[in-house]
Amino acid sequence: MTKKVSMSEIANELGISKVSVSKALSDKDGVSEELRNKVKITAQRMGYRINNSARSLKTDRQYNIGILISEKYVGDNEAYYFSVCGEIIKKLDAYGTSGIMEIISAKTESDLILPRVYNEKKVDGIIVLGQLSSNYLILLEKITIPMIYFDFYRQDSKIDSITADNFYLGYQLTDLLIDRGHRDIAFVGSIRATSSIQDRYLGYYKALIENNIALKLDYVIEDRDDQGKFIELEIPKNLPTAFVCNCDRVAFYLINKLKGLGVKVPEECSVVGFDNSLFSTISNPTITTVDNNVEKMVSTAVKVISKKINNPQKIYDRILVPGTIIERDSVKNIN
Amino acid sequence: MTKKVSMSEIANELGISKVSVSKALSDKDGVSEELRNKVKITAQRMGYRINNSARSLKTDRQYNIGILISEKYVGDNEAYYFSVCGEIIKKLDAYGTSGIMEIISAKTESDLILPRVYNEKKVDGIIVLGQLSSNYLILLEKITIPMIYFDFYRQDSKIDSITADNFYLGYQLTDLLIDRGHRDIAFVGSIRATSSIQDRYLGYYKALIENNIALKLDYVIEDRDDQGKFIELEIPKNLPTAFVCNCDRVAFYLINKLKGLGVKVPEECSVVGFDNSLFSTISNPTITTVDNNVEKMVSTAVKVISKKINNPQKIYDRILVPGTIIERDSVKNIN
DNA sequence: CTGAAAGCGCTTACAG
DNA sequence: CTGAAAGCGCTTACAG
Repeated sequence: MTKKVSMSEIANELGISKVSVSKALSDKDGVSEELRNKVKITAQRMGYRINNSARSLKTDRQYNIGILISEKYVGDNEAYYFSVCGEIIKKLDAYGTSGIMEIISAKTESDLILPRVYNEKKVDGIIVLGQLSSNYLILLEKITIPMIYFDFYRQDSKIDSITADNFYLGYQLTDLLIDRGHRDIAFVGSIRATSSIQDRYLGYYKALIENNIALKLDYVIEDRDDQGKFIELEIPKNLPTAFVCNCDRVAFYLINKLKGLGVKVPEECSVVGFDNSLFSTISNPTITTVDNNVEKMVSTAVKVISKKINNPQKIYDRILVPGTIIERDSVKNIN
Repeated sequence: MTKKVSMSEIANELGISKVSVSKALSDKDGVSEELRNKVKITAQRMGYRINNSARSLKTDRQYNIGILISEKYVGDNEAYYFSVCGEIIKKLDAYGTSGIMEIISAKTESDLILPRVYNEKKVDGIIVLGQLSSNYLILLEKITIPMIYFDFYRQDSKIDSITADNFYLGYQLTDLLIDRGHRDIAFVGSIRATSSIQDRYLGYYKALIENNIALKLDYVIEDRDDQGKFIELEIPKNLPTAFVCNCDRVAFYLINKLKGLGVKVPEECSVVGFDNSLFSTISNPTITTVDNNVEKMVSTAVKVISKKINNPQKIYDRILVPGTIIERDSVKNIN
């Protein structure tokens, strides 16, 4: 156990060449099944572990994927990207691949420093988890290894992306409120902050247009500042009968704020959110929201990135994963 | 940009040997400062990226740390380990090291399968984030690379660990309640689930003993099942005047449960938690809790693991990081 | 200060 | 089916 064991040692032990050992262990053709088994058993017994570096040096494949994520999403007290990250890593395992997480700090982002996983050739491809600044993305797009965006996309960019079908979901969710008799509907979310918020907003707007409801600009409420930090919500003078929030967390805050103002939810005011996160279930009332189908998004992302590694030319464009509306207790039918 | 560039290409470009290039780029002795600068500038211009695999093969160092975490902590909707993970990765960066996250699934854990990062020699050391089953830990402890436990420890184990000073913090927090006049104090938490809960409980018990308060077994309330899933809390028939909860999340659930039963917090019943997590601030009332000083815990962990990589013999034992009590609005003085 | 040579542990193309 | 040889891109000990 303590002395090192490489393919050579196994070869010596069995009186064969290390070429045969290599073929046997990696399930390649060129060895009899009998020898293959013998090699595998011996490797096991001797406590052999393959040396990924040696393999990589030869094959020019690292068997690692980089997962890039802004520090603001990590310090956000939100578990959403954590579960995404976990799912990605679990799915990668089926491809014999590990996930190297790299945190992009505000400084790295503004100083335009490429990630270590790229600079040191540690990964075969990169998944960018959550939106980064345009400038940084433009830098990243010069990278020479496969890369995909997860949960956002960038206009003017040829990088493939996987997102929820935010536009259509925003439309459906707003339509649900209109169905329930609401016509004074506000949208909560900073529409320039991320592509998701913007698209959810535009879906909301589409539903208004289709139902001949005028867009009111004071019904579009900012929820975060330039750094992505949540800010105090400005409730419109004339209270809408319903709010479409861009995420459950803000829906949760809004409900508590309304309660504080003496407004009963959903009796006097309905609220819907997005993401089907913890916030939608710990809220009182529980929140009608959208399940983004993270599992499907992740499995798509992992499939795409591994295909791109094998065939970097292939283009997948913007992949939209459909979600599902989950109805809970925060919407009142006022028909 | 498109054709590959290794140290040889840089050497050719400058008419020097690749040995000098290597020394220059890795800041080793043996080249003049003038040549070093010239090499660095040329490398930059040619878009050189070091090949970590080649370096690793030679130095037997991967410049990667494995971060092991159970899938149950990832799917838990809790951001605590996410922020820990993020902190670890940020701190590792200062050591020129990346973090490879590996999710230990329930199946991997019960089938006793060693992590890929170990089996494929991808890492120089391992940080285990959060408690795993004893059987799995016993397996892991046979590993031949440095390893530390974060946020828990195992009895009978020689693996170094970094934890909050849970015992003492449990004692202090309970003592605070006693100071405020409480004597009927319950503890909420499954005391066999993790070493943290157990130690917090024992600290609670110590405070009772020192103040001549009898331990009541129906005042020790389970909060999770064998899989770590939260269960319905059983409130004692005779309502205590205060509850010490093993974490903010359970404190949050408890407060909502008490409210549902018509019990006012803190007027009729005080509640304290642990972790200073999101739950302690979104609760109404906000929760008096303990800040575990994650930043200090992480910087200690990263320091220890890198020292162990350079000197595997060195023993650090159980390192306890002191925390701080944060007083908010969930405790009433009933003196 | 500079560089030629050896070698880390694999995989692959080729020959037998 | 089996194996000898070459080589991936670095670093290190050594010689000049």
